[in-house]
Amino acid sequence: MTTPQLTKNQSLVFEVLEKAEGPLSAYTILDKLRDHGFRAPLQVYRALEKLLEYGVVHRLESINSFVACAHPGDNCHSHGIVAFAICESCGQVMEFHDHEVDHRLMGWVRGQKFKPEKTTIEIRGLCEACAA
Amino acid sequence: MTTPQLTKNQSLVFEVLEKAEGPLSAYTILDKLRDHGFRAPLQVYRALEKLLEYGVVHRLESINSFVACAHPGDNCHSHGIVAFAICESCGQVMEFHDHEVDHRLMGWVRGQKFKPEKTTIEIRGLCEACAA
DNA sequence: ATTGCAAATGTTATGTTATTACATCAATTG
DNA sequence: CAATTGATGTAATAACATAACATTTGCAAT
Ligand SMILES: [Zn+2]
Ligand SMILES: [Zn+2]
Ligand SMILES: [Zn+2]
Ligand SMILES: [Zn+2]
Repeated sequence: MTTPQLTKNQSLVFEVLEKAEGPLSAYTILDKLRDHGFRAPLQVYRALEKLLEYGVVHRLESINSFVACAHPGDNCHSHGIVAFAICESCGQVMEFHDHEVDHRLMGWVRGQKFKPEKTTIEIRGLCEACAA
Repeated sequence: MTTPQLTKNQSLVFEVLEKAEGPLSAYTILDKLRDHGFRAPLQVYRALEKLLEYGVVHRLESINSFVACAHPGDNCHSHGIVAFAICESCGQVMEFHDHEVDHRLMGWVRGQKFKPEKTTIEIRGLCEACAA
């Protein structure tokens, strides 16, 4: 998917996520944008909806948070499942993908005649710095 | 982990999940147990916490719901990461394991010196019946 | 049996995440 | 201009989860 020009609200939300060191909840984003006129959750959720659609932001289901894509410019997401390693101590997120994992998972579901739409892989744990 | 004797509330919550055809939210469980004296969300969440710990129930992060383990008697924790295929139409859940997927994911995070604690793999889509 | 403790439970309130409903505004187009 | 479409603003509410505190229950040590 090619990313169209972002609207004002979309740009504001995206910039907050880009500058952040880790994933943010929608309400945290809202708080950071109050100075820019944001008043209600929906302003954030609507922007996020589009940013997710464009593939420039990911939602981390296991922690109800959002993060800017770590591979800007790539369109690798259209070819495979994205996986995340999330540090539960410092919040750092590593994003990666593995075609063999994709292949195994998609092979299994195809064998069940299941039609996959969206796959979540999230590994919570401790990053190198925090585990030390 | 060996499952100890369930308490009254734990048994009630587990029975509701076992009888259900698909995953249930905590509040749906609460509603189903009002006749048995349940009055507050915490009664459900506390029971779920233990059932998750014992491995007899799984939490589906992407849909904020809970489901009884599909492999009773097995110890899900001993055979690696559990993956789920969740039908977004009828709610049916298929639970499976794939050692190759485990191996690839754990190999990757080990290479990053990341210490994994809990991994979520959830594939949303349409089951065979609903895709037809 | 009584005391003391840990686990489970009950209850109220609150915190957090996400959506519905409806109004308004701005850009495009025929 | 009128109609359409997409974006935005605002208020209210729904859905999910936990905090804080009191009480009860089961059980072991004395
Ligand atoms: Zn990405
Ligand atoms: Zn860390
Ligand atoms: Zn299981
Ligand atoms: Zn189905």
